Amino acid sequence: MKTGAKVGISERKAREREERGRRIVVAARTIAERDGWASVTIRRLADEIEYSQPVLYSHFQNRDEIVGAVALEGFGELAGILRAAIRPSSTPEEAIEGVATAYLDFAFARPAMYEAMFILPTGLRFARSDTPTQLREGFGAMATVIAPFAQDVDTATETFWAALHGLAELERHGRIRPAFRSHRITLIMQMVSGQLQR
Amino acid sequence: MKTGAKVGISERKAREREERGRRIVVAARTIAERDGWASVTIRRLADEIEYSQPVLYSHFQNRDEIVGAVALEGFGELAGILRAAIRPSSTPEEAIEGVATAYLDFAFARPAMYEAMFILPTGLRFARSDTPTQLREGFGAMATVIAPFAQDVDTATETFWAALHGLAELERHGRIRPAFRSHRITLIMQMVSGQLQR
DNA sequence: CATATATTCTAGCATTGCTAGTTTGTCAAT
DNA sequence: ATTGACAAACTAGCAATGCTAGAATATATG
Repeated sequence: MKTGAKVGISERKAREREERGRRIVVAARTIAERDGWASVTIRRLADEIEYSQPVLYSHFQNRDEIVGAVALEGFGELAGILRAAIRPSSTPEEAIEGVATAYLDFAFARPAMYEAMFILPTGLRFARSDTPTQLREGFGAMATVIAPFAQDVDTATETFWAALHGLAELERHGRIRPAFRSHRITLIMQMVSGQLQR
Repeated sequence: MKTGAKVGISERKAREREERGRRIVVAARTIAERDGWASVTIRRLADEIEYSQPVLYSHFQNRDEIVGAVALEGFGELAGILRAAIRPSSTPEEAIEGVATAYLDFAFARPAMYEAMFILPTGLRFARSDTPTQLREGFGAMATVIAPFAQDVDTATETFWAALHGLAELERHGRIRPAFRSHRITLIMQMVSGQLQR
């Protein structure tokens, strides 16, 4: 019978299948970070995992879902980085600056990953009941450092996040001067903390 | 000879050619705003202007340049909208809020245009000697309302712009709550003007 | 009229995401 | 061992894309 004495076999198969899915995501990420997302084609991924193309579609509905899987990893890593940037010894102002700097460092150190997370179509669903925790944790880290300065923490965090995202995107596209990045961070920190000098 | 008595002919031809180029850009914009940029294909544009596909490549090097031409129009329009948002009777604080609101209204009313201006590859060159004026004027309008509150106007304007761009993008991607848009604008206005209540 | 020069078109290449339909492998029941 | 049913994977191909070489056509020049 199908689920008979040798249950271990189907479990092993499930593991191997899971492992193959992982290899697809790893390959997608690797290629994207080295050659850009345009080079992440189904054919190239199929070559990489040494299976034919249709196999990929038994793991993901379409290419966008593969990008989404990489993006999800990214959100998890970003959350960790932002949390780590909050030193217990730092003042509230320093905490803001630290998180802002860490956020932008992430964006510029991993442009392909950032692109998957915020630019490319991924099919990821935000602000839903089934939203993965990775998508919430980064927001939580930012909220932590914003809270001391805000009445409406959620709205203030959204605004802080938007400012960081805008800085990342405009600089990535060469619209603002890279040399003044730290000045802009300082400005945001002063504005949020209400210590703006003029 | 080539430039003989009938100079008018070649001038008429140049005009017609110019006109044909315009029609390409208009068609691209129209299709993009109705069906999205993915529907703006060379074949569809060729159909629209009733010429064969290779003709497009005598006007633009590639598809990206067509997107760029549309984006350039968009920068001109955005600049006008931002300037118009600065009412002479308004206080400096109101001016900031007005420009911010106008910016986001533009982004949400013309998503395809905004995408061409800020997301898609266009080949447009910023911060160069040959940078078209359209690309500078929008920045200028923002700088006008930021100047009363800033020491380093350029850096402060870059930061303000980044905040607006981030708000537009995160909301467009469903990452932040649309219902709180005006709250976030108020927050930015208060932060920039140093009137943050906490 | 003949010839050179632009202009425009036809036809096609290479690449993409995706899928239908077939082949191959697996495993329980005979 | 053989068979038959089911699952897994592959081959082959479709339709669409950006772009281009080379042929055909129109236009201007001698």
